[in-house]
Amino acid sequence: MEQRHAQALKEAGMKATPKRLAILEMLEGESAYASPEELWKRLRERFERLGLPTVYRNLEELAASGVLSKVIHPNRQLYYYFCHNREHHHHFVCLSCRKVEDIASCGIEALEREVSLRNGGKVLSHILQLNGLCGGCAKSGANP
Amino acid sequence: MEQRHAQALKEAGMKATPKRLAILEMLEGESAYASPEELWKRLRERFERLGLPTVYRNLEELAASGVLSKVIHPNRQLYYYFCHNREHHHHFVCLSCRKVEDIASCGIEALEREVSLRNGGKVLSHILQLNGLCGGCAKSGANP
DNA sequence: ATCCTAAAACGAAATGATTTCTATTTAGAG
DNA sequence: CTCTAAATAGAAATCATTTCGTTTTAGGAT
Repeated sequence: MEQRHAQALKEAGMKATPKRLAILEMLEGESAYASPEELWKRLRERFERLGLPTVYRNLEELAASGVLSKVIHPNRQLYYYFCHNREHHHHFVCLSCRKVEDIASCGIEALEREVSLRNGGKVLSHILQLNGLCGGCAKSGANP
Repeated sequence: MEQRHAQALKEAGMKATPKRLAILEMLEGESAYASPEELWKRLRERFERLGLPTVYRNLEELAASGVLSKVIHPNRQLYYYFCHNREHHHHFVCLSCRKVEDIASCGIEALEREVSLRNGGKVLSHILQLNGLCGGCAKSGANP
């Protein structure tokens, strides 16, 4: 798996540094999104020296290159998630336990084309995310 | 129109203060989203004393009560927009000139039901926003 | 294997949008 | 007109995120 991540980094034009690999490895094992600071705290157990800015920078670069995906959280802080699904799709994120579930892409591409055509504009990106409580959290009466 | 806004505020359980009315009035005349600070600067021309925190607080409350809508911007700052369309719908926002165009709601409600049913989870809110360049900006070669 | 260079990481410090806090003012119900 | 809860002022704090100058490192070239 080290190998696979190194490969993914290479394809993204990024050096396969131990810290990047560790970030990917850590996030890959999660079904929940994580904040830069949380990851930093956990990663420091494995690295003598690891700066928080490094974690921020790497997460951002990894998201920009599509290896990670970003969660748009109501509290406006940054969260990242390792997405196994390589197809284009969207997410349902639990605001309580942070679990992320994939959602098959709805007809948003058609919508983009329509908007582009209507006035000659250009759609550069879109956000489609469902926020809520996952089955477990809803059942246990957890709060967002 | 003062009257209409006062009415809307009353329905939202909020006092119709001059500053709130001025915020609504100012945003209603725009087809673009605005930041709290921009609004503050413009509103100060009409009010001797007006704190920036007041603008932040009011915008947030107005968005929470559905009178205004919020723009999710890639730079993660807060922007607000007066939405004339009372039906549920979504937005296409221009990252250059900040114009906002309405998008007829796609089948997202059905998607929500599906997600809720699938695992017993509960969808509390969703984000669907298209980002890009409007016709004018795309034509003039403007950048996001 | 060693060198070399651009990329990556360090870590302290800065940033700046947003929020908090306490005192003062005000809208609007009674 | 009074009264009270809600709204505002204004200064100060917050704190997640970014910047900066320096040091280290990955990985292609030699």
